[in-house]
Amino acid sequence: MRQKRITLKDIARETGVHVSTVSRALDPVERKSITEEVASRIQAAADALGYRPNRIAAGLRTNRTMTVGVMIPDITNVIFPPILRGIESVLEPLGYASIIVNTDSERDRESRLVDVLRDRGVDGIIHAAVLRSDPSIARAAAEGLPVVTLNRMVENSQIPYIINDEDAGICEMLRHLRDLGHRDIAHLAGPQDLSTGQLRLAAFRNAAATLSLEFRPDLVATARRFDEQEGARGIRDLLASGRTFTAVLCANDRLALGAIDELREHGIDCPREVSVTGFNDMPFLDLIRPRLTTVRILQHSAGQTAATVLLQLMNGDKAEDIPMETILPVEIVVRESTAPAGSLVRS
Amino acid sequence: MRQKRITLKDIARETGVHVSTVSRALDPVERKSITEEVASRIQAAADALGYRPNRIAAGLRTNRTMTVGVMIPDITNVIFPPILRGIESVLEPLGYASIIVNTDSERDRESRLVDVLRDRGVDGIIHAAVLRSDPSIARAAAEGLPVVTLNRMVENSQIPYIINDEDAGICEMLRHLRDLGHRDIAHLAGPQDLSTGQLRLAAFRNAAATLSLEFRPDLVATARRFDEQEGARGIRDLLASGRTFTAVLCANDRLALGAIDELREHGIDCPREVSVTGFNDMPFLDLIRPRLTTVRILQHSAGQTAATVLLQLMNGDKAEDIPMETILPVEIVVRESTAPAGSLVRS
DNA sequence: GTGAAAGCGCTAACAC
DNA sequence: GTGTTAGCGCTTTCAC
Repeated sequence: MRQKRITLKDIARETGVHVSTVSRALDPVERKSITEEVASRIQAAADALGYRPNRIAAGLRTNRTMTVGVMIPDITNVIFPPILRGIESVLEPLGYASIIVNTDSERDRESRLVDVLRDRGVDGIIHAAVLRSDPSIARAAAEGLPVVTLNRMVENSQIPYIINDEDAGICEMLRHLRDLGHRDIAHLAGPQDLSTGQLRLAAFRNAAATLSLEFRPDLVATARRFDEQEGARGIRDLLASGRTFTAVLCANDRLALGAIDELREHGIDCPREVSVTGFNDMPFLDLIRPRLTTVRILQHSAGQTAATVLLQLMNGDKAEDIPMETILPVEIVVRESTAPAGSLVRS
Repeated sequence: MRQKRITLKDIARETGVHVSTVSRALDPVERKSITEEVASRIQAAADALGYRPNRIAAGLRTNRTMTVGVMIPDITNVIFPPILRGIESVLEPLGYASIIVNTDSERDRESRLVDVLRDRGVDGIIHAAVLRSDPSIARAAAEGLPVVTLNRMVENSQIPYIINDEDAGICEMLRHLRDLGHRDIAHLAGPQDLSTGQLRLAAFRNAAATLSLEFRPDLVATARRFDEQEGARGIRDLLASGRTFTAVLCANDRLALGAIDELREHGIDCPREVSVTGFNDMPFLDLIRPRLTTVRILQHSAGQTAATVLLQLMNGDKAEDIPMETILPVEIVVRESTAPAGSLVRS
């Protein structure tokens, strides 16, 4: 019952011309090389028969599938869907579809998935993973496959990357806390095998120097995952250490949320006693009390930008026209989880 | 610089056999028809050269692309990512990749996207949209393309569908409210052009009958979108009508969240004065106070089930082996937003 | 058990 | 301006 598709051959038979003529008539650029009358007759027949081009066949011939691969750690992480919509918003109108794969931040899975995408002949890959280094994607790029990375860069490679200005985000946030009078500021760092975790810790250290604040390694707790449980654990560790602090700058929102919860468990009020800040500005944040002060990143734009650069690569634009580095601005969003420094936690 | 791929021909040249022999040696089922020695020599050469099959070419020949299409309304809606992971969890190990498209619940976009998927030769489509009817997907199915729908059924079609037992969810929730002593129970209904909105309203009406509660049309407010703003507006309308109620059963979590917020604006405490319930049990719900009592649906399982049924269809299983209807169980999750009925709101 | 040959649907040289 | 031809990389029928 699987109905057979209408092919160029069917239209050729119907209109009495050769397949190649049909092919040309239906190709917007080649169409001008065909008598208008014939072209429109062909077009009419195609419409009447309900012709749909077989992109598989075209792809085999042209080596362009009009498909791109998008690699992300995990689609259930709320920061990625907006990025995907951003990518789609530029690629889809141009006729591209995307194959999205989840790496779960596992190295071997990641390189397997690169192969999966290449086997399917994707015209390019947008790689929004968070692993710090990744040979397979670099190899693909070196072999000539258009690749751009999002959120991180691959060292020693010619792969264009789009990142958020995390340094600025962390620095502005630290400045915000300093301006509120905080001096003993803890940092709840993310996993150090993820680029975001590592970058933000480095940014925190640099920002402290910039702002003439003392960097206190003993006030840094490192999470093993970017989730609420680890945020809570970080606070517990900090509290258990007996150190004193009036603010906690967290490497992402979920750590911050866990931190606030754990502080509450210990009878410590945020923001009255301890200020807490996040990073990412994930959805639904304004429904959670206290509303979190955080760093907003431009997820949708990041996706759009990545797609735009990938297009340039796929179009074979001149190397000098392709931006190797794009740093997107971030902004801090001050809500309710930060307040002027009050009495120190514990004595 | 785009490196040329290794093809069967290269391996054939390398090993001194014919391409068709190489093809057979590399095909797990055909391999047995080849002398083991030759087969392993070919395998070795393939590995050495780093051969990767070109699925585009194979697809053109076999009419199977090992790619499925997945249509959802909007990936940024948190209920969909888990469904996608569920789908992926069964399809990916079998070598399938998926092309995900967002319909934005627009009819014309939806039918265009069906074509986009078919042009790419997907082997099947999982359609998790929420529009009530949709001719294009029905047509595709009628023409023999394997299709299954998630969350809704297409009337008068032979398309297998997977739905959640929403009737039971609404009924259990209403029972929960009744058991807490509530009698004047409002319903914040979802958009009536979406199947979930319509189904849940019908379920509410039926459940009222089942539980011997009066169904009060004047206590039903209908949202235009499934979001917090509309939840708030629904409550405003209900309050403005001067009607009295002690509980609000909402058609989804976001409406419920907006409702609770708006009640608070009016100085009405949830759950002390009015109980509010949601539907979906979306992520992060346990971070929002009061923690919402809601209906949990099995998103991951729904995806897995849809993928499994699609596989049966794609494998050409006998019709009687393919479940036309799968109703997944739901469970109510009682948290903090419901409490015994107290004094009525307003007098 | 292996080779030869055809062909999936399309595009792109080249011919006329 | 249109037809002819070849071929993308693979699978599969048919020989031997």
